[in-house]
Amino acid sequence: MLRQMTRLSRSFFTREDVLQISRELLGKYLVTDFGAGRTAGRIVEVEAYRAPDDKASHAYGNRYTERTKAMFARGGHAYIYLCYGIHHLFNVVTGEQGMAHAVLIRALEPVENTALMLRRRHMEKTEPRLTAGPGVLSQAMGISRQYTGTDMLDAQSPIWIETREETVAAEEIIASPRIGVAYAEECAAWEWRFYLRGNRWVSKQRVSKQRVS
DNA sequence: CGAATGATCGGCT
DNA sequence: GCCGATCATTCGA
Repeated sequence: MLRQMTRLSRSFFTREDVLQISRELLGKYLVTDFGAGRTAGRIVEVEAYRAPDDKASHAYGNRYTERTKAMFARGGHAYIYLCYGIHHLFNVVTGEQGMAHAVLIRALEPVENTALMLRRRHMEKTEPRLTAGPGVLSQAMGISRQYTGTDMLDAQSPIWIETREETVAAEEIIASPRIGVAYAEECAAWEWRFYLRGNRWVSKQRVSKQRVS
């Protein structure tokens, strides 16, 4: 059966509740087309970042810099930044203009043109490390920092998000603390990471970097 | 398997 | 100068 593919509307992204939007992004499709072919993946893991109160957010306290300014745009823009000098991390900006909420996309299930994704990752075989993790999924999708600030509701945008009429039941969604934010004091415990129960494309927890106290 | 490390750049939270 | 919303690789058990 053919499913309808529709870009999510502006009003999906400009809503106030970034936690609700984060949950609803599970089961939606991230799509890119830079002219050399479409690639698409089903979103299976996300994290919410809610400035100004969230100490784990780059825009904590409404910190406004060249890097973070994309987060202050209207919902539906992309915030992409360089992490550890190597990885490009992709976020969906949410809320009205001036509200620096964002959703980090942490893992995808590859669904369209895995051949091109494999080439971008210099891999041969389709396995979770192709797209399970925020850095690797950007590489697989061809997303880099140069596209930060892109309006994904613009018809010309090479990056956008689609719905394919899929419904994800609430019981299929697991909430847990976010990854790699131990420095964020009380915010580190907030269960703002959401992922699909039992999905093999969810990123693996890394142990070595965990801080104890 | 787990733990340790290097890569490499922007922001100073 | 230090550290981070990460990941691939290496080393040891």
